[in-house]
Amino acid sequence: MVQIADAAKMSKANLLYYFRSKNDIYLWVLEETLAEWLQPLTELNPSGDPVDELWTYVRAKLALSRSNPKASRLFANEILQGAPMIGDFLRTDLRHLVDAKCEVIQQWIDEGKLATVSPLHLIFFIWATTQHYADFSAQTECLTDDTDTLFDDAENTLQTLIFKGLIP
Amino acid sequence: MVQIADAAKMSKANLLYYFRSKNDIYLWVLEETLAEWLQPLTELNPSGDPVDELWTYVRAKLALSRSNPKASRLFANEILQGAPMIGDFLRTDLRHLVDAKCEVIQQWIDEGKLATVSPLHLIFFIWATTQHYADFSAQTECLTDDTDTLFDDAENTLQTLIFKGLIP
DNA sequence: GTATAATCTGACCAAATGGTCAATAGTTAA
DNA sequence: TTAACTATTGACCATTTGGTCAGATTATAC
Repeated sequence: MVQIADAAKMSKANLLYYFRSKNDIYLWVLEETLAEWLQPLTELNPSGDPVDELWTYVRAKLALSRSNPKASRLFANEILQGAPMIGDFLRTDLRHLVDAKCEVIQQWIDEGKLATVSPLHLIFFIWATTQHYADFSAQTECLTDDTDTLFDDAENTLQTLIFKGLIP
Repeated sequence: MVQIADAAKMSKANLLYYFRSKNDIYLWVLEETLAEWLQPLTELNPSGDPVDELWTYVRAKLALSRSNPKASRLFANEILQGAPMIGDFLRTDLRHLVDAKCEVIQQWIDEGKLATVSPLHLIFFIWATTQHYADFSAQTECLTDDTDTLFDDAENTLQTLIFKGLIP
């Protein structure tokens, strides 16, 4: 709390005047982050081209991981601890959003525009791979020399894997 | 410390007789976990069939995430916090292992047995997707109804994505 | 049996931490 | 000017927590 107050250039007591508790601050930041984080998924357009739409989504998520890794890690930490604060949100709001987008993807599959996969796991797949570069940056930075091409290489590899697959 | 001591059916003071500090316990568990966690990667066989080898690896990692999610989360948490304890290990031992396995994969690519991708990012890709089901289980469980087919569905979707890609 | 070493514990301590509160300073409206 | 409300702070508090220590208990060696 002292560190937060210092960063906000006020006393700890004054910080507690604006926020009832430390947990309130955490919740406020978490919720502030969450909206931004899920924005790209809401923009998945059912009437667009499936491959374009999904690729745009992947790129948007990857860009977010690059520009705002701390937000990604905050969210990752909350989930890692068992989502004690946003369990309800996951079960209701996020669930509805994901269900809706799964239906969109399933329709694309039914129309023969995508290979037969589980839409839900496809989403998990995209989340996992894109957020990996933010959440595990401490690891990825230990295993690469040129960090400036890291995200470009990731993007290229992701494109090949998701759409074409490894078999040549 | 009291909770750990209780779980070990001894007093807190006695626990500190065997471990000098709380951090020592953490380090011991972390190192104990790490070896098991990296075992599958060491088994990637250069003279085997590339697709078989990679698929075996993916399945092994997925099985670990299923059987030992807590170990995965312990490791994930360490990395998420910036790898304060195992930074050196990542930069030396893990780096050597990953470099070696990247060379193996690169050779497979050069021989035309795999599509052209960045070997390093392919590994990141596999790590991210397989560990996702352990690290973010609080989230995945909120978004699925039948948790018993979860890992089978994940495996099938992973197989399609990694090897065949989304374009039908 | 006894001395020595290993194991175990309750009591205690210092530091850190989230939070309260009375009092002060600053702002706004009549 | 003054009354009332908002903003700010230092001092203080209760609790938690990792860790120490002297002494008790148990096992081992001779």
